[in-house]
Amino acid sequence: MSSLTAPLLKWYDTEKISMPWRGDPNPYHIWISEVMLQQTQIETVIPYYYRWLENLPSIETTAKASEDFILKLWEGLGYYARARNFHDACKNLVSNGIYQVPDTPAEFNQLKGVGDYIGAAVQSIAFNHPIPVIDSNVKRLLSRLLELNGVPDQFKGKMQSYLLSQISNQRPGDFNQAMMDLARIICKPRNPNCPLCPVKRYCGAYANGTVSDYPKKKIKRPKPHYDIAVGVIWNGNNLLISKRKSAGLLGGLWEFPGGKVQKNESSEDCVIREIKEELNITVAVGDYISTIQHAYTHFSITMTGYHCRYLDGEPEAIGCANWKWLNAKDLDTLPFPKANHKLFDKIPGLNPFND
DNA sequence: CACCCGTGGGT
DNA sequence: TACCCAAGGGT
Repeated sequence: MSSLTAPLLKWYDTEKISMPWRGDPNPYHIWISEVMLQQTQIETVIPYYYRWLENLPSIETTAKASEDFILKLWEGLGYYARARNFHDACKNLVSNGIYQVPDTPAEFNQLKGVGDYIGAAVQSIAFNHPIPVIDSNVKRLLSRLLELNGVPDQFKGKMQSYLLSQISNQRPGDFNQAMMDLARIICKPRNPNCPLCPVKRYCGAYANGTVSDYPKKKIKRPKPHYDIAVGVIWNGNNLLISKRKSAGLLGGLWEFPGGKVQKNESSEDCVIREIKEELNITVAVGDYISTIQHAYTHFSITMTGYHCRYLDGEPEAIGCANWKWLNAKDLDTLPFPKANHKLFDKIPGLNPFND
């Protein structure tokens, strides 16, 4: 059986895209780049990648950093469990006296946040182990090449055995990156550029003129919408913010307290109720600030913010992991969700109640 | 194993 | 506009 490996690598050698982590032999650099690149476009990652390495250049520095510092560097990238898991993995290594990225899949793959993809990517690119990656790019390319008549996830074994038969033992990291580059640049989701494809003579869908039929798509459920109300709680020039529990949505980030508006409830009443439930304090609702729209992966929200005056009670972390009084001019020192950032420029640095 | 988990860019 | 998609992993 003829192999696509040689034409693929030849194409890669002339057409590959420059990236900050490409050609960098430091396994830690490869690792953090792959974590950031999960479900995230290359151009988005690049500034985060540079800033991360300036602040946390090693496993040891990451292990010693605070969660707030880790999440502040990640703020805006999304999928924050990636950062918490990477932090956990580095702490795990250092606690065992390990200061280098493990160079065997058996050791590396058991770390938090290291799944099939990152395991294969880091071990092949950084340590030359011939382990094929299967990411969404490769799934799309192989769906077309092998004419996989079903959602790609049900053909994991078939894709794996095909890639094992093709992967270069001399250049496994380049092979993996070439597959991903080719899929991203030529074998695109829409309007694939088949005439320029170096492996089109191996492609079943190209031969049959059915490239646009692949990959087969999953049925997606509609996203619900929620109304949210939050309070910007003033006490002098300090604001009361709460830290979200580490499990679940936006885990570990700070936010303005609030929650879902219930049926037949006003936004103002919602703010008072939610703040009482979450922190066991009493506030008075003042001026309306702004209303913003935001879309998450599985739902969307309309969020309305109100200035609130702190009235009574010592805050307790009931519905949150922590709370803090923070000077209003220091909001940019802690990690907040994007939806909160959309309110930031509407919030004055000084108490609007003139207290 | 289906579902959860962010955000920005493209069409 | 309202989708789709992006170097996935945990549960």
